[in-house]
Amino acid sequence: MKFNEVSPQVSYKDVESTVLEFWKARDIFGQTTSRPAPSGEFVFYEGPPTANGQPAMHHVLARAFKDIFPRFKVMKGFHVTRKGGWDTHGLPVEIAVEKKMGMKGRNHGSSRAELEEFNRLCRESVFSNIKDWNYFTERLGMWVDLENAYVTYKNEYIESVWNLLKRLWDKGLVERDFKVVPVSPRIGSTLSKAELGDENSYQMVDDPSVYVRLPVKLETTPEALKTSLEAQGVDLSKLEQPALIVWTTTPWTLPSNTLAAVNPNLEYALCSSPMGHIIIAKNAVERISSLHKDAPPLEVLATFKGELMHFWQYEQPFPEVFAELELNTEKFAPPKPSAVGAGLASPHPRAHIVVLADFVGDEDGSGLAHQAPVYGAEDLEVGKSYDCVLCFGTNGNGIMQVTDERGKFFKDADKGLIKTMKERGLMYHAGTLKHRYPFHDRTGDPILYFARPSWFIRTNKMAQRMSETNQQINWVPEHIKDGRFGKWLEGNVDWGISRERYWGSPLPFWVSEDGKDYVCIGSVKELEQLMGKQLENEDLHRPYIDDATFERNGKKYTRVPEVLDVWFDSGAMPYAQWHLMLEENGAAQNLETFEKHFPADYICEAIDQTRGWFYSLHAIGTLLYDQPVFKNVICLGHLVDEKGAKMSKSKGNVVEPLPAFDKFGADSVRWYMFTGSEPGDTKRFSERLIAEAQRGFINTLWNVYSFFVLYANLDNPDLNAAPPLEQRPEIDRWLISRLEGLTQTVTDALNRYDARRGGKALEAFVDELSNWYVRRNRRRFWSQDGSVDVSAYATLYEALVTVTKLAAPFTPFLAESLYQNLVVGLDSSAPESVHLCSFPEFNAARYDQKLVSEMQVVIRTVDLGRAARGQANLKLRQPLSEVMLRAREAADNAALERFSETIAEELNVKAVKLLEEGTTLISYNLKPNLPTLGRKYGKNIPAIRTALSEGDSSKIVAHVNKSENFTLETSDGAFLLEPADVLVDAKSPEGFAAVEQDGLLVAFTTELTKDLILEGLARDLLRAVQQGRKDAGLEVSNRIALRLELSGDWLEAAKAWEATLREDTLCDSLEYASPLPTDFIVQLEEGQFGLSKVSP
RNA sequence: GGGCGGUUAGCUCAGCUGGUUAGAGCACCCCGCUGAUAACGGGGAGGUCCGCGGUUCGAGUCCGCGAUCGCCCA
Repeated sequence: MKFNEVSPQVSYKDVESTVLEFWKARDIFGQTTSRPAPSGEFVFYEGPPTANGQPAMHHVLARAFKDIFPRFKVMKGFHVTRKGGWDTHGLPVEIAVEKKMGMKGRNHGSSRAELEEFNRLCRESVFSNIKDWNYFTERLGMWVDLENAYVTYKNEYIESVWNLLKRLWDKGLVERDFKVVPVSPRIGSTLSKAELGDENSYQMVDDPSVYVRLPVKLETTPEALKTSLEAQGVDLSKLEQPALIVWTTTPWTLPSNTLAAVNPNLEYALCSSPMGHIIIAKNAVERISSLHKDAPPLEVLATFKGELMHFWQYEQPFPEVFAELELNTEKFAPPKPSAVGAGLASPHPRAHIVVLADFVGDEDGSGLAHQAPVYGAEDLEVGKSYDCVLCFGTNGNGIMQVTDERGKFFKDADKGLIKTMKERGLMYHAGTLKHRYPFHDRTGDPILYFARPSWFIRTNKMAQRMSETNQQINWVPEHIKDGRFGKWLEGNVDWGISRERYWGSPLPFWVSEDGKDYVCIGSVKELEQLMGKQLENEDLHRPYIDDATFERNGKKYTRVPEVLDVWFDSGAMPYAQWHLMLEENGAAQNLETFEKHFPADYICEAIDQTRGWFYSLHAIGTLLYDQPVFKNVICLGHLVDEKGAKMSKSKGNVVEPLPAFDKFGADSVRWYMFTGSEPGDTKRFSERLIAEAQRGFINTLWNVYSFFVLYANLDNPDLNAAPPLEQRPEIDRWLISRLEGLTQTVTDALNRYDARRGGKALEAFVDELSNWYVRRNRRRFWSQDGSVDVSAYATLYEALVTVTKLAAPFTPFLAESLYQNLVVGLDSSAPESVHLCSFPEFNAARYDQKLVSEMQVVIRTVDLGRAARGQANLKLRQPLSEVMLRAREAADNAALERFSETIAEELNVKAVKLLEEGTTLISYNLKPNLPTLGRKYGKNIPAIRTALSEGDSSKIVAHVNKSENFTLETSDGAFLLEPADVLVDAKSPEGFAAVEQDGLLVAFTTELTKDLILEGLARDLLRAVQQGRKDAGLEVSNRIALRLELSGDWLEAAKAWEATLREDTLCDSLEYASPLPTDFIVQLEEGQFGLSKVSP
């Protein structure tokens, strides 16, 4: 049986395309899912990418990691459903369409026809690059079922999403509430972050900077504050009515003022000022004093913590507003359970009180923050937590609805309002301030932050539980669990799920015509029952779904206009990918399939998904199922360029995936992704690094493989006839032991989702396989006179096949290619693909750990020996008479003794001698063993160190060798030491070429005899002839004729070593003559030779 | 402004619970080895382990402050 020939020069691109064809032709992927799976189901979820962009290098990273663990699990006997998925809704799609069609800035909802057209374009554009994605995914070697991928815009998917929302609704977790969003006032529409995000939208402007007096109601002064003031000698009742000073740059929001916020932990001060008694932050006293330059500085009467002012009431600056808007502050309401104020004082007025907020600072302004909850996100949070009255001083287009400024644009109202306040004596100081403010680039209008009705999922109710279920998740890297993700959960706010957009899952909420009643629809069937007829259009998207109306209790219901946050779409995939439908009456669709695939064992995305997909999965799962949705998650770092800058097309620093696959092979790119750095780290990436990754593992493995095939085809060994392992040479048993250790390491690493450790172990093994085992045993693969060393072939064969299987999840193409040639070609009953094989199992009976560690010492000794020769300029081809060795540990010395023959060959010496104690050559360096000694004698380490290095070493060594405790005299006194407290290292003897490292000493005798010199020359000659063969382009099996024209020592050396020369160079005839006429002539330092081919 | 992570040789990265002289690969120079190798081995040069302070007999490692880069949130 011969193997297919393997060239050491290989095109990985060709190898991979052959493998791809094979996989396709034999449906190997399909076979991995259709065959029995004794280990059960391993659940993987595909986090859906959007297919409207081009696949890029960071997708390679994610997809490589998504692929490796399912492949591993399949080989471990699991069944893995790898359902693909596509994220198809949302703003990125809308923006891409706007850009492409030149529709930027149009109101796509202005008419039914316009919306219909826009959403049609969105739907079309979603898969504009699907072919590129499919091709890219295939080339990368990621196995995923794209034909049956879930698609978030499909009706079944949307229906499942409705069903989930209904279940949340039924649990009372869906509510309509206000949310502050940026609005472009003239067109009155919400702006997305993307529309607001760029720096150009901010401009430097002069805005008012006003300090407003809010006189407090003395009769409502909190008791604790009173007490504190009295202790400082201040009787409030005898003072003129003091005022809180609040600062704002938006006077137009003052009519909507409902609260004044202070920081509970900051110090505040009661001061006398030119405008009566005022309360400001203590740290603001100087700043506020300087506002009135001519007046005397403020005088501090008393100071107190902000928290003492909690619930203090003050007078509304524009009392007429509440009347105009028919708002009532006299109604008292108990704070919500979640409110900051809960438990402190209840009930409390719903407006015009002092509230506590940690975000209030004293670095600028007065240290008290004016709160107009409908005009600021933070203000609204505070307002909500105190169940504060909402006061809309403007409408959604920024037109004032109250005060004398009624009808004015909000920014134009400032002046009049300031004037009014001055007249009312409420203006402490009015100035201006230069600062940045965002403007809408299309209309040029200032942005209005405005509270609009929105839909929320009350995740905050379940925040504690989400943190608990998070503890059950294995995060890679670990710090995400309690770091980025854990902190995010701690700061959880309710999830706003509605978007005033067009292309998205429509919210399944219908509102009655009087606006008082809302209905959540959980399925199409339910909707149709309410309508009493079928939906006219199959498409559940806008605008068609907006046609669906029904009557109930005499009222007409229409759908709310908003669409759903796309993160809910993606977080719904565990359920919606199977079109899971649960109904109140217990009816269910696709429940079994869902349950088989819930929760996920493994998911993987980049770190930006902590707030995205990871969160949406986790939130929905915890709310509905009270458990984590994924058990293991790899959170990948981002790819940046070599300088650490983001990759972007405009910078031209993008490395495209497909050209890289062509140049290096997808396996090389994968290998880099797995082993180049920790998965969670940011990766500085370049083509150069792929090349490096390729050289380190893939090329080396390929070369060993091609070496094996080359000689196996020449020798045709019968691998089945190999002697049992225990009868093979020690080095073979070493390699197999090493292989067992590798199997254990790789398996363990992959079980822990640590691709890098597994890959590095493979890399180290292949390096030793090539540069130790094969190099040491090369001669065993050159059959001499028909005898074939089957042990060597069988051992190397097993190593290659096992490595192939271990590497299969990492480099699926390379592994398949080797497997087909090495295994399937030999054994037709073998599984037809490496990916259908079982992952190698660790076999303890074949693992000789002692042998492995002994060989490690030998390899280290050889490395050190070469270093010693290098330093002494003694080239390796020159034989030396003797090397002397000495290790720190007895076991190591035994290993050196046992493998002395190997060491002699490697270091080209005639003899290896272990330095025994008592020889004149040996003396010692003594060092403290810090890990043991430091714990015992900490402070005295320096004295002990000195005593050891300066004392009588032979005495101490004698104690150590006898394993007895002894007393060491030092300048700090005497200490009792144990043998393990001292490190005994041999010193390099004088006059030898020696190197010592970590207690291992290697020393060469450097004297040369005539015989040694001749042997060195003979090896030079031999080497020159071999190089000549290669340069002449001969095959390794070609036989040659040699003509040597030499003199002096060279001639003598050639004659002395003629037999070896003939044998090793496959030389049939050797003459001492002038080289011509021969095929190929080589010049030496002294003399020359010629060689010619005599047989094929 | 807040949170999380990073910063170690020219480049990409290791350095476990503090411990002996801080490592690897690539790149450069020199030398060596080679019947598979696009390889391989050794040496040289290259390090204020981001900075400052602290804890300790001892800090790349632990603590504090700061710088800087990335990501996320506001």
